Amino acid sequence: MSESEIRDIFQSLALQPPGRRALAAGECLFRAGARVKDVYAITAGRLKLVRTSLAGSEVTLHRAGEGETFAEPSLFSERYHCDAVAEIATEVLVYSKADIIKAISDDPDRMMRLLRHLAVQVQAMRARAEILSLHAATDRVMCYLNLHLPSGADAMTLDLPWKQVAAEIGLTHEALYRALARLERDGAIRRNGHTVGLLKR
Amino acid sequence: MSESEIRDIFQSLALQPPGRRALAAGECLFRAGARVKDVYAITAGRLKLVRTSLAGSEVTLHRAGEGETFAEPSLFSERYHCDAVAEIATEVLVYSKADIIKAISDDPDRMMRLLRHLAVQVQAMRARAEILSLHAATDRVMCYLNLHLPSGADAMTLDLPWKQVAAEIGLTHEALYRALARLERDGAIRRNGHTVGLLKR
DNA sequence: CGTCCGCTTGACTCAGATCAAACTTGGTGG
DNA sequence: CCACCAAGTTTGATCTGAGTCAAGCGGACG
Repeated sequence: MSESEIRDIFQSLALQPPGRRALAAGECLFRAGARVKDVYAITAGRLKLVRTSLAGSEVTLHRAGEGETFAEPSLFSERYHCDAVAEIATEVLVYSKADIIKAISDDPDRMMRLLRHLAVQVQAMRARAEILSLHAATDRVMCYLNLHLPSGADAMTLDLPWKQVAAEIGLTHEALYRALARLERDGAIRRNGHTVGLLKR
Repeated sequence: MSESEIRDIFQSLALQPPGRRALAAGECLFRAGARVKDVYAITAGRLKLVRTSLAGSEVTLHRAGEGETFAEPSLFSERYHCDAVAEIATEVLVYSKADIIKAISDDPDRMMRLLRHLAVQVQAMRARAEILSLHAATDRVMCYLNLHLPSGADAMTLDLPWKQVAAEIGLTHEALYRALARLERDGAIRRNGHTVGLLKR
């Protein structure tokens, strides 16, 4: 499903015109524990869902960019479970949760699309859990690359910096760079900047 | 949402009477890569979704028991992404994917319940990803316990053996037992069999 | 031109994986 | 009722690999 198709789930609803909100880089859209009143569609920029442990360490659980909806799984929650933070300057459309629920109730087609969207997210999180369950750094990297490689292709260009990839697969960036170096030395991958090719499958 | 309520999403549909299938412990319901034709409701026993790496190591991505539906996120997929294996002797009702989709299209109420169900699963997987992203064994255990503790309570009884918990949070069982021992020694938890109490929050 | 940030490599430490072994428990069948 | 077996639980010894701290390189951007 394309991103614009997703956004469409919200945008084309006959609602009160949604509010808008602009966030500076690093600004917080909502905090864990706050009541869920709204859900969002991102028109520009990039948001992330993070959970901050008591000790202060941050885990990014989800990232979404322009054209994507945000916080849909919270539609049925009383309170947000994570903090939402803008990675860069970001603009969102603000939809009232109650309006959205009412609107999709009336439109099976849109509801079905939201259903499919959530199903995909469940599978995406399962894929990530699989990666995170592996113990060796090289295994995590290979698993990540295999899961993100377009089927049939044997090479791809990542759209995020390796440092972010490291965080996503639960490694320090040093460990990731070393794993990449080892894999390349062993002839498992070939790499040039953000472009990687898998050699032996 | 109660388990029986979930099952109800499928069961109370006016469909051709669903098929049945019985599986012995360890038997496979479907394999990754197979075409998705059916989804299931468990009437007895317990199923797990596992992914097996090339090296042979297994990761359990989901477990479901009596009264729960199974493989719903695959409703919109062409092929299964995981293997489904019975942990113990299990019986399932077999619903044709096409029938289910058609049936929920006609019933906004049931569709909404499925929506809510998937939203909960996304959040559950996020919680697991959070745990798996932590580096220290004791942190993972504390995070797991906090997330599974009924709100307000300060103690709980686990319904699965610690060994399974270890797998779920990405530790060997030895590492888990040692982490538990350390936490108990440090006065963070108290434990008696499968019952645990959190002392300091 | 200078600063920031992603990238890369080195040295050291230590927590968790691994292998091994014993004990406890529950259930089965003789 | 007891012998036996399987599985979960617990503890020990060893070793590897990822975290951590540190330092240097290069490109992007103001």
